[in-house]
Amino acid sequence: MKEVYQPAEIETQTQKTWEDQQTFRASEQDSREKYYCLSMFPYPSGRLHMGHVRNYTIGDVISRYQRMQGKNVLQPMGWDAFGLPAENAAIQNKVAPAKWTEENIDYMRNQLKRLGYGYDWSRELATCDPDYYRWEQWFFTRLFEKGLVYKKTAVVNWDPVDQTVLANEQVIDGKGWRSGVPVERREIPQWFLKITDYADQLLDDLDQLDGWPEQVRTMQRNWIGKSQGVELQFAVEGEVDPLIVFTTRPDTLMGVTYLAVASQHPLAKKAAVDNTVLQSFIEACSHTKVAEADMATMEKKGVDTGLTSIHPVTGETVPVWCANFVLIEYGSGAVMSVPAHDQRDYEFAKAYGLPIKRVINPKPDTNDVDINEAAFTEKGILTGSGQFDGLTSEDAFSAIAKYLEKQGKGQITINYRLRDWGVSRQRYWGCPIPIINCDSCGSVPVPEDQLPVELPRDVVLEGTGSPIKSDRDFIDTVCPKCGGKAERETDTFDTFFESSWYFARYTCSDNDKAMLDERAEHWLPVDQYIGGIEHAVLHLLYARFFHKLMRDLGLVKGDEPFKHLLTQGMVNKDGSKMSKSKGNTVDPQSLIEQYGADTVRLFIMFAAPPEQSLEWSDSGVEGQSRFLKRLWKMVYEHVSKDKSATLEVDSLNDQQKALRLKTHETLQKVSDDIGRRYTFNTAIAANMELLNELGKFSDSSDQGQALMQEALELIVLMLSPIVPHITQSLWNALGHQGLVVDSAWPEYDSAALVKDSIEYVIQVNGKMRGRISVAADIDKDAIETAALNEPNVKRFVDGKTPRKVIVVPGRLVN
RNA sequence: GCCCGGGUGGCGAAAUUGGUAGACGCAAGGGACUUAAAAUCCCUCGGUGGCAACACCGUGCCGGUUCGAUUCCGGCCCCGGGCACCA
Repeated sequence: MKEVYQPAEIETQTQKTWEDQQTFRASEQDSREKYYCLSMFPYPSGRLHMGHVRNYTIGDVISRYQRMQGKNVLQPMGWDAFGLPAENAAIQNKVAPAKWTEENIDYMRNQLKRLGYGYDWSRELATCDPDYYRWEQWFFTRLFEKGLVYKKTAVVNWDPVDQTVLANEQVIDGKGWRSGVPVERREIPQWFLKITDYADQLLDDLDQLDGWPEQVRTMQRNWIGKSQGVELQFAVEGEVDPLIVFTTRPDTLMGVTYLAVASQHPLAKKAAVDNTVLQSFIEACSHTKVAEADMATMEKKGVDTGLTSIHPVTGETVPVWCANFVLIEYGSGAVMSVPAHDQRDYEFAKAYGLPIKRVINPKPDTNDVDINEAAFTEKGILTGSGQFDGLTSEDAFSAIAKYLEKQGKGQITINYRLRDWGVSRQRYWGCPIPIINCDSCGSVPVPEDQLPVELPRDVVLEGTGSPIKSDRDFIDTVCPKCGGKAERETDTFDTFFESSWYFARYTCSDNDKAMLDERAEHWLPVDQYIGGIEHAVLHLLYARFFHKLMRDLGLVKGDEPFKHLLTQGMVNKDGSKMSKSKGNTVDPQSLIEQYGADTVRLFIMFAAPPEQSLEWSDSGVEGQSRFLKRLWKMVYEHVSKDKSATLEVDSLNDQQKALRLKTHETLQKVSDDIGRRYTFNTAIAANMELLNELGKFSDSSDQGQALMQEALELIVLMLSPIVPHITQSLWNALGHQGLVVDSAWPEYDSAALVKDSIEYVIQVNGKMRGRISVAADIDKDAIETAALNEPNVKRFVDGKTPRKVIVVPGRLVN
């Protein structure tokens, strides 16, 4: 007897059917139009959290909807398996990262299966598998040969006690999280990818991405930060090399009253040799965290280096300061300061008694802008700038640039905020960088036939750095070029390296002869990519970059990897992002066990539209479970009546017509909500409304029952992408054989949507005063007359003649 | 600090192109059924006033555009995401 809805039972059964029939296995031989739907793969942290459930339910709903639209859908899943948490767990629990990771993957795979996601598991991949990372090692060696890779020193957080490099996350209030001692900035040699070579393409191709949220495109545009400015030279007294600075405001050049260099700038270091004040300032600067947010929010401090530079136009001397807010990583590590026209320079000048020289006025012949309290940062007319006086900022830009160019002291340049991508990590649990260091040949890429460079798996982590850095078996090797003794690189790749190309590898994850094959061309680009908004810049920019690199190596076609992007909002609890480190995660497992996968899926889709952040609350799940029980009951009550009349739409009475109108209005709305708007919450709400109507509909006539059958079938089809198990069961109960996933998405009957009368809202001065029902084919004047005759409207119009009457067809009269 | 979002009942939200603010659900209160409870079903549910019809107020705050603003514009406040080594 199927009186009671028992989710655990029907879900297991349905999932078994899918598995037996290989329902979600995607084939390249299929003649239907391909649709590649991808959700961002998880880091195997242990258990799924609500953010995963949200992400993967959205992806699964879209996949199933597209399948019902007749597409050949590929929806794969895998594991972003390298990363820091495995090392932390290893230290804490004395378990090797590989073992910990694999156990987590096994557990989480089962959770995903229990949630009923329609993945093609035959394509599953884990980035810590040598079969996966060997290809990125190979890819890196190709980039090396193309000259897109180089080595330079870069700053890291160094823990002097644990003798290890710390991630920004591991530095808390400037101290190492385990040792508790202040971190030091340390410069070490690292590998970089020339992403700046692709800056223009990455910027320009954003215009192609009309399937992306404008928000994300704006963020990427700002991140790349292309600006036109002037690069100019300030000669330094007693130095051969001039200081090079970049400015987007050359019009303010005559207002420069000092220069500022970063604390790690060679000039600062040199000046510090016989300057103890500067020495201790540089030493103090070396204890700040590397993160830009910390740099930008700390108190602006500086020390005079004692050096003087020469202004390239006036020839006046300008002092050179060392300041903590100048980033060595960005540009040349030196800036020119114009206190009168830049707020940060202004505050710094006020604090250290440096001169403030006004060179821009808002309008000609005025001097009235107040710079006693703040800098004047807008553009205007030059003053106090000698030969350039009277020019607008725009004209002065080119005039000054031209002047500098003539003198050989500067030129117009394009500058990017984007910096090259440092891919070296001094960590164990990552993909080994395939380089061999030879004393005579330098850095030599590992030849293809020696790949992969496998990461040793059975290691013990103590929290004092990567074990492979002292593993002679790993390190000692021979130089592929000269055959002499050489050492392997012991750094590993940034884990963003793995996640920058996995979307392509899913298409041919079984290929052990090549990184990608012709199947990539079949499936790419990804039609719909879904993931957290927190990835709006880094991951999504790196993946776009990799796609272009792969394209230029002939591995893929097309410029962009992701056609449509849906950035889901965060799942928050107690006001902030659910994360392990904050200890505010909600484990979906107990909810699945209590209510079943369908209820969990339904709730997470109902709670908020996908792009909005979602504040988690445990109550509310109950309501979704109630809805599914009511649906179950209504279907079984209906089929128990055992009437099977054919629907005759021309013979319906008014009440029956009204129900059919509601049914097809719902179908129209839900198709739009799921297919175009991606507002799954309102799609569910519309089905709830329809079910409420059905509950009130007690018409046991043949036609009444036929309408009931039609409505229930449509509800089952409409909800099937969201709650695929219960709808499979109810689809069969309603008399259909086979799988509901293979049904076509239904189309509404426009004849059912025709209304005889329309309700108009009547406003007086914008306030709602009444409503009238008029025949659908009535003209504007008649509506106006009817509106003015409505009793409450009459009262408010109060005998006066309306100044203006506005009729919005089908809606209202004002 | 900089870049990008968001702010609507007790709570999650809806209002799709400037046109009825609060659909749908949760919680709460009341009732039916029951020996009782659970489950289920029915009713009420933004605030103030009113027996009621209804009126006034109300979408973070201040101002503007408009016949009409949750929606558009200007200024502010608060919250969230990102800031290059968390993923």
